[in-house]
Amino acid sequence: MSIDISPNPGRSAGRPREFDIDEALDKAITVFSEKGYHGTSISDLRDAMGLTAGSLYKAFKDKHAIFLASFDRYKQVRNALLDEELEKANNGRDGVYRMLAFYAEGAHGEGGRRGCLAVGTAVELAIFDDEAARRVERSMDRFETTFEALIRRGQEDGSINRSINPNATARLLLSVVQGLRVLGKTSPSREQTFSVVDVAMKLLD
Amino acid sequence: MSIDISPNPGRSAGRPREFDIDEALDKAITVFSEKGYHGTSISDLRDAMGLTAGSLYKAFKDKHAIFLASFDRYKQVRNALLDEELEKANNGRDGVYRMLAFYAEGAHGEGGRRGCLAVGTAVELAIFDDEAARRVERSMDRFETTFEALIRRGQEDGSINRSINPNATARLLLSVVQGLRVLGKTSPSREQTFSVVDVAMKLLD
DNA sequence: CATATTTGGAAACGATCATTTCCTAATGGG
DNA sequence: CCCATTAGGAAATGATCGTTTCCAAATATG
Repeated sequence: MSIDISPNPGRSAGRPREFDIDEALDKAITVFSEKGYHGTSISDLRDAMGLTAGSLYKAFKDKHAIFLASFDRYKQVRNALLDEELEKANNGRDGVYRMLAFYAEGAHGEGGRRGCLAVGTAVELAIFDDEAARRVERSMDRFETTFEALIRRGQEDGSINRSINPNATARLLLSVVQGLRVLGKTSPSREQTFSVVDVAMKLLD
Repeated sequence: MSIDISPNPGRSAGRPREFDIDEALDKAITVFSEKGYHGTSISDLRDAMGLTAGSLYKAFKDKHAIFLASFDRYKQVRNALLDEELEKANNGRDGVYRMLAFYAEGAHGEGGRRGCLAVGTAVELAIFDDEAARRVERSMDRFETTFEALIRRGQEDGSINRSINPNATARLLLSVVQGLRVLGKTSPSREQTFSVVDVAMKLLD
């Protein structure tokens, strides 16, 4: 008895795709972030991704699928960067600061004007698009949970006041961070953005 | 020498408009808030406002003009309600709380899911639409200035800690309030929303 | 080498978009 | 009382939307 092993693993029959899906999605992320879902046309995506409409529809079911794939890719990349940053944290308080600073860094200047795809999706699609709403909610939950864990860790290692409410404070920090993304659309200075972070840190004293 | 007084003041020649512009704009505000600018079609507006496309284009130059008029109307109504609420404030701290509570009230439940037109405009249009961006910026500035004035007032009347930075703290409260609007799109409970307000108030101690 | 399968890419599809046109209805001014 | 002016409303406009079709090119399999 023998088991078939395909000689070229992961590659199915037929002409191979000539572009990298993740690279293409990274371009789509920029367009969707800047113009939103309804503001982005297939022509926009075709131009930005350097593909023909035909190729797009070979790789994805429809525009909505391209969007969801872009969202997932965006979260995957951003979460990986955040995790990397949080590994450097010495204690709970330092972790909270690093997380706030990570978001503040993306919320000002060019990146701030481009916008956050999660915030954009929440605002534009969450009401009527259940699949988008579920993704937004999971993203927000993740942030809230991470903030709360860092606060608890800080309360244990002595870097954060033990009398504050971890969940309520985490939720406030989550609000701050989403708010910075809204304010970032009219591009405030780096200084202004980080002054908010500094004030927020006082909640941990 | 005599001065001509038109017998029917404010009414020019021609068939009179059969609908009230502000009432129509209030319907448009709901549609634009829920579906965004690009997600809203003239058909959507026609249906919601109870008008024909022809009448819409008699009253407004184009879709963009309808949107800007809706935005202006939205801000006018909301600002009037906020001013009314702030007149009840006993002191600076009470004023800050009333302002946070005013926004929190609109950010949860049905209104939260519908969304804030200013936040929606910031996220969807601020990059490429200068007229929209100017309006958003003015709206944010107004909120920040109001927060800052209330903080200074509280520092004078003794209800707010004199050592906090009024401008930086005002900007943080502005972030919180915009963030609540983003989180409100996935409709958190009234309790959750107000717990954020309570934590934010600790910054004034 | 032949066949099945998939992609690339241009062209075409019907639907819907924002906007205009055209006609009738209703008003104020001369 | 007529004329200029504006609104109401249905129908038509060209443009663009998202999507599909069709054919040639490129691969894996037998």
